[in-house]
Amino acid sequence: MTETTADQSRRLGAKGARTRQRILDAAEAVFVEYGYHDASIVKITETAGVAQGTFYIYFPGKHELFAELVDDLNRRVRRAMAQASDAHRTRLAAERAGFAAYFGFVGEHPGLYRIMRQAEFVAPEQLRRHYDRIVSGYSSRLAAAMDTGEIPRGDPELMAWSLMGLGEMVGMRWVLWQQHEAVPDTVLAGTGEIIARILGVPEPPVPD
Amino acid sequence: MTETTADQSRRLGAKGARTRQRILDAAEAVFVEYGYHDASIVKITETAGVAQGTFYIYFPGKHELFAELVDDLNRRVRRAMAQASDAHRTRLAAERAGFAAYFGFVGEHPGLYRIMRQAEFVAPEQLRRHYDRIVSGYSSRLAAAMDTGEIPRGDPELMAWSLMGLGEMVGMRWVLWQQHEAVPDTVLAGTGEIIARILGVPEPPVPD
Amino acid sequence: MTETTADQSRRLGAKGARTRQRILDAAEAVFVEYGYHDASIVKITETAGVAQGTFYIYFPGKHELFAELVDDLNRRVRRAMAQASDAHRTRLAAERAGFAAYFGFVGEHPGLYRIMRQAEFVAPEQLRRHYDRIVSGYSSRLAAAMDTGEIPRGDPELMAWSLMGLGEMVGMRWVLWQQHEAVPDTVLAGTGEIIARILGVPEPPVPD
Amino acid sequence: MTETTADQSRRLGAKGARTRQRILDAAEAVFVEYGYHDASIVKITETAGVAQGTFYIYFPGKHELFAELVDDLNRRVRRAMAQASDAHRTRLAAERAGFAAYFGFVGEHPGLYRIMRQAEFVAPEQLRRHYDRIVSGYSSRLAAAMDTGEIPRGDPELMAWSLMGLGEMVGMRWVLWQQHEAVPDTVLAGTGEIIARILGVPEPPVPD
DNA sequence: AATGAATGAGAGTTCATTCAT
DNA sequence: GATGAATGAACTCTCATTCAT
Repeated sequence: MTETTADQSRRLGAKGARTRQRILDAAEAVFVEYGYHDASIVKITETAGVAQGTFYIYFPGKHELFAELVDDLNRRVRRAMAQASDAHRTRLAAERAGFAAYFGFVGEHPGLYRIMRQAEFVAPEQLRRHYDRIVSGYSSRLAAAMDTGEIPRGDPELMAWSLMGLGEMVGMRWVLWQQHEAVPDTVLAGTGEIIARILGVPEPPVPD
Repeated sequence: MTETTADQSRRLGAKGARTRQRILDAAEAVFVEYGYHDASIVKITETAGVAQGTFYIYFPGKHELFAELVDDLNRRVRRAMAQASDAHRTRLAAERAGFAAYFGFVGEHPGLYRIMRQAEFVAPEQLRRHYDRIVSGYSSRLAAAMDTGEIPRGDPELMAWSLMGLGEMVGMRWVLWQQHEAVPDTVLAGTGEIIARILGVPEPPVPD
Repeated sequence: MTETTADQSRRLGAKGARTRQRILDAAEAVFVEYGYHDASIVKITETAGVAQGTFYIYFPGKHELFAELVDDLNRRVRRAMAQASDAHRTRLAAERAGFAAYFGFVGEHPGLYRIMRQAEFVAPEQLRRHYDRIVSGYSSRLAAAMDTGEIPRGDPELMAWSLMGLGEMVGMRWVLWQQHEAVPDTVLAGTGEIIARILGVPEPPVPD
Repeated sequence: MTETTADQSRRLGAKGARTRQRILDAAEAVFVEYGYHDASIVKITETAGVAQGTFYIYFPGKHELFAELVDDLNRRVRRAMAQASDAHRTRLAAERAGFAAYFGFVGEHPGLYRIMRQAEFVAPEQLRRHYDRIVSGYSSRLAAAMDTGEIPRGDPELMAWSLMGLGEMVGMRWVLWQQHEAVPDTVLAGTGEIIARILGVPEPPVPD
């Protein structure tokens, strides 16, 4: 399931691929629970059920493993959002559905935040890419919607960053801190209203 | 530069107070440059120009020092925002001024972000307090403005979190990543527009 | 030389077991020479010829190592005494032989004392167990001899503690302080006489 | 009350003498509670209510302070025993009274043991002197009693060490470990019986 | 393909001692 | 006579990484 961008020069047999995946899964769990620095290789390999040495067969080091995980999570979150918003006709409805999917994903993988917030010092490049990718998705969709006149003119990039800030904060506040599985419905509704305002279509929320 | 009001059980003489401050300033710089974990006591004390042992005269440990710094930064950023927004009559103008002050502060102390983002794992309680305090400020001001009818009804808390998300993302994107001293004027103007939308007063921006 | 029966949760391969033993032997020597506190892990690992980190593969910490050593020494001294006294028919003869063996052991391992005397503050529980075990051996043998009428009635536990005190002091005085390999024969004879008195069989000493 | 053998070159005024004594008293308490190594100068000076620097006005260092305390305790215990045994006519009665006084002293100052047992590595010379002095007291009294025929011949020195071993073990077992204030009466009686046996006058115990 | 053993640099922290005031 | 501040060497322990098998 987890694909790797980094060159995986070494082609793996079936058993090797399985081992690698076990380590990757273990790493996600351990990073989420302990944070990058307190997540030791011992903890990861123990969780994965392999010997310490085995780790270095599949990964050049702790840092590269982390970077791979960040990219991984980014891919998964974007896929979840894209799938959710695809089915909708209006921009507003699509973005709202994307947000809902995002909050759902966050509820299922609260580690997303916890890993991303670490990345500032550990893998800044990956972090930046993470934000850039999400924003550029928003941004181009918004620009297109402006071109068709569906939403009024504005700075699509700035709006995109705003939307992402909104998503992060609401997710942190109502999912991560509240240990909820997803953002409560009332909050979700309120979020939809604010999204509408940001997009410049502040009609009373109407379902798709 | 860093002022500390936090309880300093041990009363210090003039010399001691100066040394403590030197350590605090050094610590901020080192945490900002290296992040919590790679900011060693050696680096901090060397930067401060004192011996390692001296550190432990003034702080119980690395973690407590960090927590104090987080609270400290929070206090400073809120003070800067409050001063800037005090002078304005409309809510919108005040919030815009607050944001401008915030971005200015971030430009002067880009370390603010870098330290806060660490706090998730290092001092989660302080981090939460940091956000809570800022949000509760926004929130009560917005509620008051709704009561007077200055801005339309809405969920003030959710709006507050959105505003903070906006601020964080824009600050990160245009100050931290661009190494700018402040958010460019065009972005500032665009931000003002989005703030207006969120507050529900999307008139074309007019200066105070 | 040092054998360990204590629970070694981690099962070791042959190489690991050898390394562990090397550390244990080195530790005994270093504790004996420097005492618990001045016996640093550096000194121990250097003596053992391994890296510092290796120590922590085999022992959770300095203190646990020390505790294991104390139990170890206790086991060895009791074994030596038991073997020596087994062959004798009368209680008096057996105890005398046990003492002789004890003094012999002390002569071969003068560190015994030096380690035990530390234990008061470092591992009080182990120390107490050490004394309790030795005393309970004495005690039950004396009680049995009273039952058969071989020695007159008396408080066997109190007699046991007295015997142990006698042994410790004589060992300290004539072996440890004199750097002798064993208690001189004249002292040994005198000790035998006092043991006889304590047991209540003050006949002139006769070999078995 | 505490006299010092070490040269006190610096003659002290009344205030200085009082401060010195305060430190000495604090040190005893702290050494007893924490043991030599964990008894830090900070703890001692804090207990004494003086600044750290003050300590070094009165003592050259931690080690010398400890050595002085050892000699001090030795003097006090011998004085207590001497006073108690002075009034008695027979050797046996006197020694029994001495033991009782010893156990009483130990009950009042359980730190005696705890400090002495440390001394093996910290101040071995003082420790040896401690034992030598006590033993030589016993020894000469026993020799005198042999000369007058009050007790049968035997090796007085060896008997003296035996007696001391008895005292240490019984004191450790029934006072220190039991947290009693003194050895229980039954044990005291039993001890008297064993003393009688060691002295070679094993008549049924008769009060003085 | 995998393992267990070993490494050693570096971490945070303590504390006896010194010294200027 | 006393203090508070400062020192720095030494300590125990952790952990990413390497390597022989």
